[in-house]
Amino acid sequence: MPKNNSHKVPMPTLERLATYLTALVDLTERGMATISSNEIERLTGINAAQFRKDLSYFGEFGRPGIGYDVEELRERLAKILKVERSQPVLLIGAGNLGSALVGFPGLRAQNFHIVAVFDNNYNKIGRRLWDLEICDVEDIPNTNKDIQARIGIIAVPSNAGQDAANKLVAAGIKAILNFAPTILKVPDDVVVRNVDFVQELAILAFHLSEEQPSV
Amino acid sequence: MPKNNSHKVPMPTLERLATYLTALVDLTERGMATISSNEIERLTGINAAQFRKDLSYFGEFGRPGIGYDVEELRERLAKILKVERSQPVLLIGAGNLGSALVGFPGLRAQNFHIVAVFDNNYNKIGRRLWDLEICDVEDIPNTNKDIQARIGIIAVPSNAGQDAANKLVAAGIKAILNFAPTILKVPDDVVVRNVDFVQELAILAFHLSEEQPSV
DNA sequence: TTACACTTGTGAAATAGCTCACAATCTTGA
DNA sequence: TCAAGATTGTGAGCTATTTCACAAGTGTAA
Repeated sequence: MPKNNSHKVPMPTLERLATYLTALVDLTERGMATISSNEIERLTGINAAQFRKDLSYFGEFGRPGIGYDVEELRERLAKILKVERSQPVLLIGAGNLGSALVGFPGLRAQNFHIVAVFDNNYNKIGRRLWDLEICDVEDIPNTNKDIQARIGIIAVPSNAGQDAANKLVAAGIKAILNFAPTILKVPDDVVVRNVDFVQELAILAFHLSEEQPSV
Repeated sequence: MPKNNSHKVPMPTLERLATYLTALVDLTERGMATISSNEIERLTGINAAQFRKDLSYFGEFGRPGIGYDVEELRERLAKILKVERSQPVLLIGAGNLGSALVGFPGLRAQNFHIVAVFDNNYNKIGRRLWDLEICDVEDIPNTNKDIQARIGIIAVPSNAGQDAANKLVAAGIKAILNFAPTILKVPDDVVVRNVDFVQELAILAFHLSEEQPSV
């Protein structure tokens, strides 16, 4: 009975957990009270046994013959993923992408709050991005002494990515969401996830049949 | 000797291929002529044997004792991922994220060209997003008769995601990059990749130690 | 010419992840 | 109270992916 051992949970399981949570939030809004693993499969495309196995890493959640209480499962998953409480997030890069992220309604809805924005461009520092003042990247460690954020987002051009990562790490950030198309070198106790639009498109392009290009 | 069999290539291999390509573009710019699988490991964090095995799905690329010709490998990977020629891309959603995507320099650099933007908001239709005119989503099939794009990007709120997907499919799109936090139902011959910022942050949050929240 | 250091490509072994299938549990209704 | 039907949690088997380890190819320097 492996209850919580954070480090033995397979990454694919973790990624699906986030998917289940998304689905459950949706179900809550639609007022559904209970759900079976089979319905989860229909909804998410993820195999019902897989769903049950994924949950089993963290304990027992359902009742045989009945299914899962939507509200309870949502809460427990939120707790496992640590999104049940507000998480402060630091953002580096006040460009188009950074702007889109600050304005993204989904983040707030799921308890992630971008509380500070930084840039290294002196034309931007001091200006506002939505309701936040853009600060100098050099101020990151200082600012984070108060905020104590542990999550950072890098939304800068690739050549500035590593530098941004270094500054975040120096400020005590332990988890980085990286949009810069660069492989970041960080200490072992810092987790990085990369999101690369171009790579995603390339993978999609691979699946296209040969034939005509265009443009 | 499985040369090209597109359908037997494991997805993880494909994802790494895109990573290698990113690294090689970088190496080309830095003027490096050849590289060994060990150096690839140092650069990307991906195991050297893994790199060689990944390539082996597509043929032979290196020379024993020497390594790989950076320029040649880059070209061949680009060809495999079908990014060696310009790809037209349709975008649905002219919000903040859509705007960031159109303005994203990396796309153009890797031969992906957003050639048309659509929205269902009548306040936006007819306006401009960068150098593109925002069109009515209803015009997608018609517009794509000329363009013949096969890749589409969905950057709309979650409740509009499935609708956008349906329209893209109706217009002949075969590959979709989906930023809406919804599970899309599409025909078997259409490939979807989901990018969900909130899920990524949730996965990061999971890895944080317990302790204080904030905000 | 030979020995040495390096590096690829790839079967085979090891690891990781997924799915099946079923005992155990629970509800409902007669 | 009992039988039928639904559904969970999980060991066991299966499939997929990663890593190992080595024969074979290549360049360098004596």
